[in-house]
Amino acid sequence: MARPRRRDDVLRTATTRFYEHGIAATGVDRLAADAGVAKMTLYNNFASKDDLVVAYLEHRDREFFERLDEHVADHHGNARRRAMAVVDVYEHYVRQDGFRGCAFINAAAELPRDHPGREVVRRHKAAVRDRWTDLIAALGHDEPHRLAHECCLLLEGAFVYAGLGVDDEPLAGVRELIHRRLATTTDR
Amino acid sequence: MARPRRRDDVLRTATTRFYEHGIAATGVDRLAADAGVAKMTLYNNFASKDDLVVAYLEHRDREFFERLDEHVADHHGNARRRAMAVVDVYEHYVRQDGFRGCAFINAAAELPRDHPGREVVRRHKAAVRDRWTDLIAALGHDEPHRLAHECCLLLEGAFVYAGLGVDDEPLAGVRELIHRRLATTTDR
DNA sequence: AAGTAACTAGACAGGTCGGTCTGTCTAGGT
DNA sequence: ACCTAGACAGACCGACCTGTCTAGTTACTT
Repeated sequence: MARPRRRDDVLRTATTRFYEHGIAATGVDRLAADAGVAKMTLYNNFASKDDLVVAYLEHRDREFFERLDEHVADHHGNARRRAMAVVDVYEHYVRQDGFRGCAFINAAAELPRDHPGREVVRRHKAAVRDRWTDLIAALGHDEPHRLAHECCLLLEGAFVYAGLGVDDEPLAGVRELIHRRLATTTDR
Repeated sequence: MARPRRRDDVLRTATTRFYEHGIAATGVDRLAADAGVAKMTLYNNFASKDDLVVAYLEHRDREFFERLDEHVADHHGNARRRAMAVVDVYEHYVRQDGFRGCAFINAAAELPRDHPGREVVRRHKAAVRDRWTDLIAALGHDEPHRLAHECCLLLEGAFVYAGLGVDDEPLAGVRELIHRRLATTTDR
């Protein structure tokens, strides 16, 4: 039996529209229409718009880490190159047409403080940092947590600047910066 | 003659409400009511809500740099300490009750790509980096642009993480990181 | 071929949105 | 004492919002 096709249609459409136009600016009527689905089908698959927002963020989170896993697998044997895979993935998103900054940060900016989606965002960013830590630990650094934190900040900062369009070649500088940082075994 | 008082009331109220609840989530009716002002007074002072949004962002930009100037002035004579004033100001915002991340990034996340407010945000972040560059150049570094860029990324990344509430003591790490970075005269 | 579960379009309710308009009131300047 | 600019409250507009409901249709399973 096929996966629930309509649900995927809705989720896929939400993924692009929520990102491109923002969550609040995307009404469920238009969303359903764009997905080629009746509004009731949307509400049969998701309890509410808020519920759909959470599903959207979880979907993006899954997609991100799948992509990261692929990039990491592409370079097995080369630990430093594997660590740089995180930068690769961020760069992939920056290069997308209609790039508008980090989907998670943008969502968090729109959601009220008690919205369950914010927790998804929080967990995602924490997971990214954990992944950095693992990859850096594999490099044999003495303080992987600390270095991972630093890489996170650099990359996240560059992602934000890229989203605002402050720079022309946004991630080039940070790639070099992180690459050099990973080479230094002493971290002071 | 007094400054246009009502206009300031509106702008001040917008500054808190737009930040705390988001721009889209703040209706003009409620905004006017909170400011203790008739809706028509709001529209007599601002052409549209979009216009008010731009004024809001410019107001925050002004406020930010005024605060920065004060902090810089507090440490005249000590160039490194002056540079760290940027971190001081960011920390001031992080410590505020109801801190919800960078007002400019949050606004940009909500605004459509062609909204004039986005340009204000872009200019603000570019101005912050320029200020970093000046402060670092005063330290006698050989490549102030490059180091300023790095400090920007670190601080901006930390600001984002702080806004999401990933860490408990969000800016402590980055302060030490930047402080140490500014000590190194060679920047490789 | 029959049954059933999922889908469809569209109306509907109750609210909020940005923005306009009217008519009244009040404070200051002359 | 009069005039005027600006602020007032509140009705009003059309558009859009989330979410519900109904009634008819499609498509798969047995």
